[in-house]
Amino acid sequence: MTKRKLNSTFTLNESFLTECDLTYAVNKIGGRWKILIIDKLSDQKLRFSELNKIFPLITERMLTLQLRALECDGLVKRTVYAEVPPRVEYELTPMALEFLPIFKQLSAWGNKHKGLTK
Amino acid sequence: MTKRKLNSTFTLNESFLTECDLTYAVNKIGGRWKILIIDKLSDQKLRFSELNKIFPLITERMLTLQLRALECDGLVKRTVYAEVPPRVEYELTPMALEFLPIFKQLSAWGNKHKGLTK
DNA sequence: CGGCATCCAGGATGATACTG
DNA sequence: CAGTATCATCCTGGATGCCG
Repeated sequence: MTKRKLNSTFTLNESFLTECDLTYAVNKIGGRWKILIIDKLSDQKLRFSELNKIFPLITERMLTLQLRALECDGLVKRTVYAEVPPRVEYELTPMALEFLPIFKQLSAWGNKHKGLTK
Repeated sequence: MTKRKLNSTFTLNESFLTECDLTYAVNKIGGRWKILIIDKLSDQKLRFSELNKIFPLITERMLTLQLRALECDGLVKRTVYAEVPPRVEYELTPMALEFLPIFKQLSAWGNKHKGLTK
């Protein structure tokens, strides 16, 4: 986690920030595409190219990065098949599945209040 | 919303992304400090300087920006009192209050899985 | 097919100084 | 007190090209 100098004499660890479970959780899904990816994986395994096809606007690089981040955060499981041509499948982990109900509520909340702001 | 050129011949509006209620919701609270601010405002009104004192690491500028964003998104209500010295109080809107339960679940989820990843 | 490496633009964030 | 203005910096994400 980043630190920040105070008065040039000492640094204050920002752990009190990361200790916030919410910040922690939101950061995990804060990427621009992560939520979309999780949503698509919620009921099926998908290959890299399939995801890329579903989201034509995401670049391969970003898809890679976001998938890696999700994998690193334990939300997505990556399975590589030693075949030719290579095949890689992505699926949600139990941790991510637990998140889906919250996901739904968030979605409902977003839907309810969408467009109410100027 | 940003657009992106496709084949240099036309642009595809990314509305299909913003149509995702989840993305919409997460973007609202995606700021670095927004969640902390909402959390602190969940049970009390607070003045600008009080918030600034609670989060010593946030700069006045960022606090202003995040509060403005929250206000713009209809999550925070800003009340200015015509006094000397000036006084401004911030409080959550009903929309934000509706969000608190989800907030709690997210927090619990984050807490449960915190530290499980490498 | 499923990436990674490199370069780069723009937005987010920070430091600092000033004001109604 | 509660900001605003300005400049500097960092980081995210995009474009493009190469590789096992």
